[in-house]
Amino acid sequence: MWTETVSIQGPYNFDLVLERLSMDPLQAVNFQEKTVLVPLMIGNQRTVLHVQAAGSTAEPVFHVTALTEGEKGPSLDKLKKIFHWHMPLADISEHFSRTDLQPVFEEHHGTPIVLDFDYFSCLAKCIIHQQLNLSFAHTLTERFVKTYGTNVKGAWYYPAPERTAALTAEELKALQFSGRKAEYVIGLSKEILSGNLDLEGLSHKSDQEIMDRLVKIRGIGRWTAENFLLFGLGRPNLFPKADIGIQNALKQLYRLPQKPTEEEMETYSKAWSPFLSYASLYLWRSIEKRSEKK
DNA sequence: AACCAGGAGGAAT
DNA sequence: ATTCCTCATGGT
Repeated sequence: MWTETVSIQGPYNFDLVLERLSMDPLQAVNFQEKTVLVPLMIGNQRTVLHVQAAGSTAEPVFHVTALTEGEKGPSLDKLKKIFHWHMPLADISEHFSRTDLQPVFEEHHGTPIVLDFDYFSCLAKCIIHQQLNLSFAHTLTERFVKTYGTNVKGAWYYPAPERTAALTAEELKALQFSGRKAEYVIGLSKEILSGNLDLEGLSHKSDQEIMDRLVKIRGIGRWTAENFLLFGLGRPNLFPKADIGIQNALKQLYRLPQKPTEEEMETYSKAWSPFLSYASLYLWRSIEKRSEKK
């Protein structure tokens, strides 16, 4: 067990991170204490970290405490990647300050990309969320994880591929998965378990190579592969054109009579490269209803 | 009460 | 190579 204090370059608004995480019922968020539990797999060791924000958006400080055994160095490295503590948002805001997205970046000042905690979990969640409204999507992943996953010190781990590969489609359909979604998740698990798909190995390759590989898996299309690159790996330049949320956000931003065509999206997005992932993130935020407006 | 959801695969053209 | 249909179910 260990503890560590991490100071990073601002701006970075952890309240907004917690607000977003709390939309997922599986996240252990405490607004009063400004904390969240982060379940990590370090080697073969389940390591749960307690992360508490101190300081301010301008000068962020975090207190990190391990609630389980687990090596400090590798745990902190992974945590920094997940919360993008290494990525100065000031530079990103500067890049967007002369674009159409400037007002959106101003409104959501200090919003970082936050990764999913695990590669397989990211893909499984994404498959389950395909074509569902977010509230029902969260209900489904909640059932899935609380039924087949593991709780350690209050933090939920998604079931490992070993566990889900052994499930039958009927078992998942009982949780109200569609038959296909059940097959997709089980099939993906089997690919990983067999060694045919190595997500850790893939993680070092180029966006294009990863895309090409993932799209071959049944149940993973372009949108899901892009989501993995963005929220699994934290790649900076993804713009999921097939995403309904992005389309609706652009429609609202430019007051279009209907959702933009792929060509229009291509045109708008040119000025935002090579940080399209941030453009996507802030566009998503721009159409989310906040619990309270200030 | 239709219609749409942070899609994808498979069949029919 | 493109459309078109289906999938489960909750929200609006």
